[in-house]
Amino acid sequence: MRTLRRYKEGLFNSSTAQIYCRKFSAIGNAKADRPRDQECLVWLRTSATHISLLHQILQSSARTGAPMEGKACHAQSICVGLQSDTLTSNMLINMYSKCGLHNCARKVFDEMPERSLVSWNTMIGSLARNGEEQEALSVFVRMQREENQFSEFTVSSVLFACAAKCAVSECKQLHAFAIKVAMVLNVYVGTALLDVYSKAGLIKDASFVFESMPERSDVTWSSMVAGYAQNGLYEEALVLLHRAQMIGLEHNQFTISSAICACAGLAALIEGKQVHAFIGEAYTVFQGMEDRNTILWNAMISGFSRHACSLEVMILFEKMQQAGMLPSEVAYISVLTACSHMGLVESGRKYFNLMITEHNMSPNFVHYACMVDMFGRSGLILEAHNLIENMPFDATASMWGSLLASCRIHGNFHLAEIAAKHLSEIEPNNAGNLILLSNIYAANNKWEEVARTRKLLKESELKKERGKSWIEIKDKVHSFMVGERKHPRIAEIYSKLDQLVEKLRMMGYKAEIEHDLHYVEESRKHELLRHHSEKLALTFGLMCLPSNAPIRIMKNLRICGDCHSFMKIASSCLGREIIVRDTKRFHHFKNGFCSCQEFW
DNA sequence: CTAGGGTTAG
Repeated sequence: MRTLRRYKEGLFNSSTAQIYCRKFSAIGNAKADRPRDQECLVWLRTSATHISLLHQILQSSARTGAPMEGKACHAQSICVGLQSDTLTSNMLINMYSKCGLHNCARKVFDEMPERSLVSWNTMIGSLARNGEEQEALSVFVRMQREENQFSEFTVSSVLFACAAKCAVSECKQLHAFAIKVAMVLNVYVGTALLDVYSKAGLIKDASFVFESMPERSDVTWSSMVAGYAQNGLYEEALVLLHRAQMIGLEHNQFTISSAICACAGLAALIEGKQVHAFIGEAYTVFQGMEDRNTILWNAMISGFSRHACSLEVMILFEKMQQAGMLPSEVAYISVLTACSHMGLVESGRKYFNLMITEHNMSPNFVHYACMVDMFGRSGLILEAHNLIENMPFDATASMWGSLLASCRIHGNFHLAEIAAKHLSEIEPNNAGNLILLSNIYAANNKWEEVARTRKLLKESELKKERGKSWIEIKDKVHSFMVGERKHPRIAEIYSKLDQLVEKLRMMGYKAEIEHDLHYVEESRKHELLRHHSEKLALTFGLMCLPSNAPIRIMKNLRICGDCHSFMKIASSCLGREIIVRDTKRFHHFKNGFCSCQEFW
């Protein structure tokens, strides 16, 4: 503090002030509740008339994300008559934005008498990075309306906002514009552009942008790797990663976590033997990383979690803490899921409580969903229901759906009715819920209710999305609808399928018609189930692929319980590996078992 | 003074 006094007494020139400034920003990093720091702030409010010092403090405040000094600078800048100074205002906007106070930034922006290109850019970037994407786009529109020129900075920020909103049409317009004025050549613009495309699922466009970029930074490479991984193109992700290594690019946290994600995803697609090899490979890379941050740990933990390697999840979760990391919300999702998979109710309870008491977190709805699922699967249906009723959020459709599923397994019709009612309220457009509800009434002989629900269903004219599966054979995709008629070899497929069903029936397969939710006779239900698209795709795969090749099927809906049992028995009876990717996960059937362990 | 990338269930 002696330094401070001497500065106040005017004993320092501006270069000494700079040294002091660095000290000050170090203080800013620490908690500002000690008397010394308070003294600094008081001094700042009253004495900082040195403009360059003011600016430097603003910069350090922006860097450290600590608004305390920045706010004092704001007050001071007004005192010394800097409120109409564009440079100072720009720095204020930047500082507030970096501290997450975008409303304060906006206020400064709105009150500026003259706005420069940097002011607009900073404001748009601030809104985009603080979750106000729509507002960022509006400001951009206003910027154009007021006939301001914009720059690469503007475009990359606007694209960033587009990425969060998956705003493809805006992105395409900007892309066209960027090509016209040669802005695509800018690394930032190009990277932001490919990121929007890959987040919107247009991975081909993303890779086109990537390949045509004249210059790529490490961010460009890892964006592209991440893009492939997020779009399920795990192999491409790993190939690109290899390419990045070849040109001598160093791995960083971003590429590694995408790599782990890609390994975990790819492993699910490949035969059992290689599953562990891939996850093992990812784990080796992970262990080789010098400083592992939270996201990296999470990526590794959830990589194991996705493979139902629950034990590894729990071990890694503990190791993470031993390494001095605080488990994040995401890590807790993985560990709770692991408990649910293994039926470890007590451990689940323990972790859930630990999260609240030890780590001061408030569980979000996903954590609650894990708990509901865990209780339900273990037959603690009342406890599951209790949790749903007493949690601090509205229950989601998936929670009621999970409760309903456990009610059906454990035969609790009363709660099933409650769950189904809630489900059809939350998702009034989902015909499946109404059909479920009516089936429950039917099972309880509540015929009046059945009639009422049926009427409701007819009135709403809701339609379920039709089931569709597809299988790739020799570079050609063959797709099958439920009860497919158009495929050129359909007659042969049906007759082969009949033979297969007969064979499996001898091995103990029994059609589970409760999984068919149509209003039809039982015999018709058998027929509908038999013609589910994944069964058709499987039959066609058996006809076309070599006898030892695994069969990979993709499906647009969730696999039904009957097909799931069917695939399990088929895998042991035919000695084939069958992999079904439905909307949520991979089911890897082998020797009569499924990798999901009845969890989906 | 201003811009781009990674993890999460059902």
